[in-house]
Amino acid sequence: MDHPVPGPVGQRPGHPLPAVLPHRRGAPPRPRGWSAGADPALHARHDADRRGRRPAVRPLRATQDLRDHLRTGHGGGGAAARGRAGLADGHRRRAAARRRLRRLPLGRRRADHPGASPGDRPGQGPRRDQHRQLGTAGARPRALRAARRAPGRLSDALRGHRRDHPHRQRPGRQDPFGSLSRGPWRNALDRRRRLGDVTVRVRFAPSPTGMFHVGGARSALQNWIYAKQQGGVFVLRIEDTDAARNKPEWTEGILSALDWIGISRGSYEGPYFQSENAGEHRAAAARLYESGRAYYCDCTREDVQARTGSQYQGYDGYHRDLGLGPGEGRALRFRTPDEGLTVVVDLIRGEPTFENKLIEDFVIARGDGSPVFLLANVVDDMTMGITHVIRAEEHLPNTPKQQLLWDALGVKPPVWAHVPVVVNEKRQKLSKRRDKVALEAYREEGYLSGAMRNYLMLLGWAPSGDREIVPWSVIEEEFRLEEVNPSPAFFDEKKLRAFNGEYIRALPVPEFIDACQPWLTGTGTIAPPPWQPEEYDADAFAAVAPLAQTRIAVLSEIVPNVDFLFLASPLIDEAAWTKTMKDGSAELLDEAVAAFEALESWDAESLKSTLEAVGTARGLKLGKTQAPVRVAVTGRTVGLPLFESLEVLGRERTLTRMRAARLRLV
RNA sequence: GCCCUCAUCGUCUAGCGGCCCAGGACGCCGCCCUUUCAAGGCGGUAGCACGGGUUCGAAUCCCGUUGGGGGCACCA
Repeated sequence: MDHPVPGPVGQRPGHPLPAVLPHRRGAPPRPRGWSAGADPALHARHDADRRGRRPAVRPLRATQDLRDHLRTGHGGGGAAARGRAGLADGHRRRAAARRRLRRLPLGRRRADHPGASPGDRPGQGPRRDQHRQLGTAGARPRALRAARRAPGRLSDALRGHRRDHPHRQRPGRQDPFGSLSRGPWRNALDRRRRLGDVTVRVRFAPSPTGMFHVGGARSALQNWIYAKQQGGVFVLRIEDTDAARNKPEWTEGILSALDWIGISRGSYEGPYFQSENAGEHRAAAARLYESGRAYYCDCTREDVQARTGSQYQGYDGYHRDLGLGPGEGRALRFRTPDEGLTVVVDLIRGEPTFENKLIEDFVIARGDGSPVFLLANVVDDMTMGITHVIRAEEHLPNTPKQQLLWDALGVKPPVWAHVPVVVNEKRQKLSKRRDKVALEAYREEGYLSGAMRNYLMLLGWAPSGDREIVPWSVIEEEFRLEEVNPSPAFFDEKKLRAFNGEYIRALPVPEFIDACQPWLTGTGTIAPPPWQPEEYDADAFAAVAPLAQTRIAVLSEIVPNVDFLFLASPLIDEAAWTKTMKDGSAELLDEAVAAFEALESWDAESLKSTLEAVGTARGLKLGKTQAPVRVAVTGRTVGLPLFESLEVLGRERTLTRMRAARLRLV
């Protein structure tokens, strides 16, 4: 039977991909649990569904549905609906993959697109016969564009491309991990290799900056799922080489943030620390120098700018052949190729291509000998046997440089996947200076981790069927890295809130009560509530919890909903007071107090009918009648259902508050 | 300025070249339910950036334009 997971995954790291991406050509890996084409009846039903434009899975509405859904992975539609959804999904996804494949350059697109027809104005793409004349049939458009910019260099560029294509080069050494694997991780890797257990290895490599970015959480989740799907390993590496950003508690913050979103300690390899591998970084730099791939340069930034005349012009290679030796204040620069193209094989973006001659001779070690990020990052990935680098798009421009380093160090580069950045409402990359990006901030506000991770994964991707709120197991099963939308996604807190509300409502009441505890008791880093700890009454809260559950979207909102129960006297909202306490309110309160005093049974139903009668006598509907009572007792115009609240509050406290309000109205 | 990259409702997305005068979700608006507010139910608003080309047929394929994003350190 043909295995549904084709392509490079599961192959030797270091040789993760042939020159093309076969896994893009065929069907993407299918979710477990069903096989395509197994049941013709399903196909037929599926087709009928599509014609009828009925959603394969009906949208979730009722909370019970959602509960079922979160628990079992499918809503009220039942197993058949799920089967259909899965199948429809398979069709769509394969189609999407095919289309994306067609979008890919390098002669793997449809061979017959003419691109232009006779009589078109100049400047349009060459036709096939023109391609032939140029000797570039099937050539990559990027190369063509480059050729247009530099006429006469097209064939050179293409030759260079072939020769320099990273996946055409033979590895310099047998050891797929390179000779640099001597760090603290050597033994584990050795064992893996001996056992033939060489799997996908991904890594998440945050630098400890004091707060954990929601975009980072997304990348971590994507890495994590990818590793899990491929039977691979997720490695955590703390990039702590910048002394200014290095405090032990910040590392702890990363670990607990990961834990919170479901990447629990012990379920991954690490954490490793970049600083532990400093020796390897230096060794790699030395090797690069000794092999002639890098050279020393003693010019300052000012020197570079003075020579090129622009802050954006890269270093011009002035010291390339000056033969400077190592020395204090001399930076080590990598000698980049003068010609050819560097092609980055990227699971999400195809094959971004860079002209080598435009890549400056970048610094790989500082004047004091310490290696810079570009090198350290590459050496760490090499040492740790990373096969797939899944990271944010902002690193894409670094990638050709890093790939050149992999090549120069004699190791096959990993497969890359550059996930789009997360942006704010102005479509700028989320920044900790102007945007709310700390995962911890959301956690403290009362976002549930389930809602957060569900939402995060929906940025740039969607599960099958017309549904968005799905159990994590469905995301783990259906998520496909290759399907992530390559354009930036807006982090919409409103939508996150809506998700969170759904998750809160789906909680069984006891769990909801538990989840609220930090805000009710002020534990941990959560701000303490306005009442004293001894004033809190767990039974009273439990009685109103179900009523509060449908009224809050984030857990911190529980506090203003129930504070009247625990405070000695309610916090009166003055705007609410003036709006509600109009003519007649005093009399109404008098009558209500009298009626409540006479009540035999202090329960919601009696309270309601009693007050209703008071209002009716004055020609008022219940909505109007209850308002002054509500403000008197809770201090607000809106809140939990009144009579249930009064029942839980108790006769004494209710009447005291009503009398106090009455006095104020005199 | 240079390099790379992206493009379906305001937002996140669905989308086999014909099932699409484009589906879902969030938001917004209206109605119903209702002791306030929610929740829930029903309905509505709103989009294929533009120009060419290929095709009997284009949201979908090709080229271009425009617009957006990212990056251009002896930071990570």
